[in-house]
Amino acid sequence: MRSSWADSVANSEAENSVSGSSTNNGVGAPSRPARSTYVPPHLRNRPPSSDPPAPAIASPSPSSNDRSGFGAPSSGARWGGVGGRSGFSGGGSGGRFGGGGGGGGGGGWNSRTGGWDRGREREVNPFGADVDVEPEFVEQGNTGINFDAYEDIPVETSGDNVPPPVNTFSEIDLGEAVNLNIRRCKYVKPTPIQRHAIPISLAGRDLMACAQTGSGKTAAFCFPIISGIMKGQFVQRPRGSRTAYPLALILSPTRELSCQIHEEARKFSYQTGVKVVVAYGGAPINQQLRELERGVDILVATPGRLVDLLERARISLQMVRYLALDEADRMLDMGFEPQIRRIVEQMDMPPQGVRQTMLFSATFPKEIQRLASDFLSNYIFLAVGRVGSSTDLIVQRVEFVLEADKRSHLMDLLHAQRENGSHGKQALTLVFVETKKGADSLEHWLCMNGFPATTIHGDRTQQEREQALRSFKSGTTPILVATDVAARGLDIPHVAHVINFDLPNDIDDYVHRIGRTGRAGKSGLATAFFNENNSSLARSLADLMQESNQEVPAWLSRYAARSSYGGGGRNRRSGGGRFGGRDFRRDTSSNRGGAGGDFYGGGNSGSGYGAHGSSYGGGYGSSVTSAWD
DNA sequence: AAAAAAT
Repeated sequence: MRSSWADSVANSEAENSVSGSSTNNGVGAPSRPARSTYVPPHLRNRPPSSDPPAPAIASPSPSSNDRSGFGAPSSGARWGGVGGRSGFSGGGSGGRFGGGGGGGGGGGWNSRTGGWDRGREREVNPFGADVDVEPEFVEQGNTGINFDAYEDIPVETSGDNVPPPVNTFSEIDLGEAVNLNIRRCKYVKPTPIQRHAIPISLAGRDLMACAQTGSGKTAAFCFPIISGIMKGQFVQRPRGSRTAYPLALILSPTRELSCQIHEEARKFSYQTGVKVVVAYGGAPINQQLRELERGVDILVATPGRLVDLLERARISLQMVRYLALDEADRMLDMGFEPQIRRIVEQMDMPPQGVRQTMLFSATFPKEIQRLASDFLSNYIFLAVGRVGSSTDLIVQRVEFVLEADKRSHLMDLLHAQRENGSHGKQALTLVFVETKKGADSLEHWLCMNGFPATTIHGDRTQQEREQALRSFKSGTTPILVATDVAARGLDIPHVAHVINFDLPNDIDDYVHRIGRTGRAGKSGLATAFFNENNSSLARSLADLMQESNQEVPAWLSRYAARSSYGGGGRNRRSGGGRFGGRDFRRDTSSNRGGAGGDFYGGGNSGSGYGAHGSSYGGGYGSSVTSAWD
């Protein structure tokens, strides 16, 4: 039994929390009939008396399709095309779906919702469980959304014919059902990454995007995928086998992140007929197999489990039309790259140029960009200034703490924080350590000393990991000790303080870690314990802090100076400037070295600068969640 | 060197 002071806070919230995330375990999965045959998305949600499942739809006029036809040479079946933004609405074959067809918005199958809607009855409402979670936080939190902070976010794009950004969701034709979900999510205006990425994606272009998670990245790649699947027309997927044929694949580096993406994608696709399924390790595979058998349009997965499913032939990638890699730089680093290459290049996935590929990450080192370009075709590079990270929104402190003093120093911080916090409660504090063993050990020590803590790392069972996350989010254990498994992508609202108890060796990991606070335009605090063991990081850390207008302690500058002339540390962010990244194609030295400039098909010409998000700011009421979350 | 990701 952990200390009791937090119990009263947490009890009611914990309940909400638990039911809210029950779908992680598949417990709350939609209760469809177990043996329903697969119904392609364009035929779902139709009245039961309607036409029998149709044979392959041959798109009569693949309007403005800039991608080549896909397999099926004789039938004339092509991908519906991913042409201009309005290319499909009310398009040529709209009548096929019994929709209005005729005019601009809401053509095609968006308007077929009249009458009894079968899917509506069976689909669990993904919004229901989330309402009124953490009322205490909402109260204090929503006053602080700081959209003004994003007014001057710099945006850089490069590549051929970059589609112009949009300023509102209504400028984009995502379809009626998705628009409704956008409203349900209380998104009012697109975030900078969304303003730029969605038009690019709707135009069918490949994309490499640099933007912090928490900047609305998930929605940026989900909206176009969902919309494309709804509006697109697909060759009939093979039936009768137990193999599932997803149309879109979203890969992420951790199980929790896959869960999170799945939850979001379910909200965005609610009542669209587009089915999202998640598959990851550490959980019973049978449940996931059953889900897949019921049909899947968008598959969210971690690499290991996906490979397993591919080997069992329970999934085929041959119908994949959209590929998205979240935290792409992580997915392509040494540990993951072979697995990703196997999935993308050595299974049955359509090649680049045929499928549409989108890579997202908060950091994009040049060498990773070079690897990533293998997966892309004439892509657009998009960099949005570091949102919610390394900006003035996060106050970064570095303190010199010897290894032996770390625990007592941490204790001091936590004590001070508790006293200053509201009602003497501990603000949510995320403590990063280097090793799994260190995480367990520190958690135990904290608990022994009266600080309710839990831990998340790769040696814990998936159940334990998910429980830890819930208990942290709900405030039951307001201290979470974590390894890098929690460094990326996880959206944990209200984290007030990130403590780098052990600093990472890579500055990009530091950027990802501190990005767990200061989200959604709120301020946050990041404290790092630095000592001689971290001297290789000194220079890049000092540079980073300088870039983001943080106070750099004199002693750190001295370390930095020493390590720079000693050659310590990998100085990857030379020329980095304020951006999370820069298109390596612009860097002539990157292209010289034989590694081939051919993959981007001369796409280095056009460039669009500027495009400042000057239209953010006003209009957000206190109840607005906004697309930042 | 460590962490993550399949069993």
